[in-house]
Amino acid sequence: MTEALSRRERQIMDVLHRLGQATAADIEEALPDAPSYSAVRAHLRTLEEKGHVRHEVDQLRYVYFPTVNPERARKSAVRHLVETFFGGSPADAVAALLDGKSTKLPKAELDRLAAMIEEARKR
Amino acid sequence: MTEALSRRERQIMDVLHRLGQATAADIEEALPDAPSYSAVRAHLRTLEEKGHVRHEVDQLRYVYFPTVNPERARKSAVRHLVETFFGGSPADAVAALLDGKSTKLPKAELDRLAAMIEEARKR
DNA sequence: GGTGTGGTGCTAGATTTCCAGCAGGTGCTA
DNA sequence: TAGCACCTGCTGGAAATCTAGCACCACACC
Repeated sequence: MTEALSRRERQIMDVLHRLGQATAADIEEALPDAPSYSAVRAHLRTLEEKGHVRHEVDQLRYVYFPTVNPERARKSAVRHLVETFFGGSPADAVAALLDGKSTKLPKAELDRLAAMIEEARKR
Repeated sequence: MTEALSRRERQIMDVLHRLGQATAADIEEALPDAPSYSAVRAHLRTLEEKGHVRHEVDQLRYVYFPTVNPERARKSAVRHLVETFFGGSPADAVAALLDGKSTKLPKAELDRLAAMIEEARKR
């Protein structure tokens, strides 16, 4: 499970995680500084070779998916973030999340979070 | 402010963010699949050229720092994570953070988080 | 049939990344 | 002074990334 993704490959995987699934065209469109369409396809092919991606055929087109399940991918990404930016402290990360001034969480979400904290206390 | 970092450059920046500051030797040691010392130095030089890194001289050695302040870097990283793995929902991200079975948060931390949530309600 | 649209596979080659090693400088110690 | 340890600057070139474009196929429409 190598972290050996190139810049472009990393970007493509991000798009894929964000969208859940995507065609080569979708990805090209979503990419920050769009390269050529065939460049994207080439990358997808190598990503598939490396095992990071799989495809299904949907009316003559390929639709691509990340191979790792989303849950797992999220966990891993979160762990990496906490480790490199918050000194391994999940609480600090949560703090940053809540702090963002732009993030006006609706009341319902706050309730949900409070409940989760209560839940965490019990363990 | 390009996201155009190569794989190695990204890795080096991660180490730098994690440690706050580091010498070339520190970085070499911390790198997943360590290349040579001079390779690391070469990368640091290009990173400095690109403006992602600066150095100070400390008793004949260079000590490197990220140029963006930590606060800002954290914010940006968190935003990216939430965007690509949690559909833009900070609450979901917090949920994942609290959920990690390995993360046994001490009571004090939980209190702190609860307080932050209360704080968020008031806005 | 002919033509246009929109897919896939593939490949050669430019470009970038990545690296090891050399030259040279500084400080320390014998 | 000589030798050692450790640092920086720089370079050539291997290795990998990244790309455009060609050939080909399937379908829809005129």
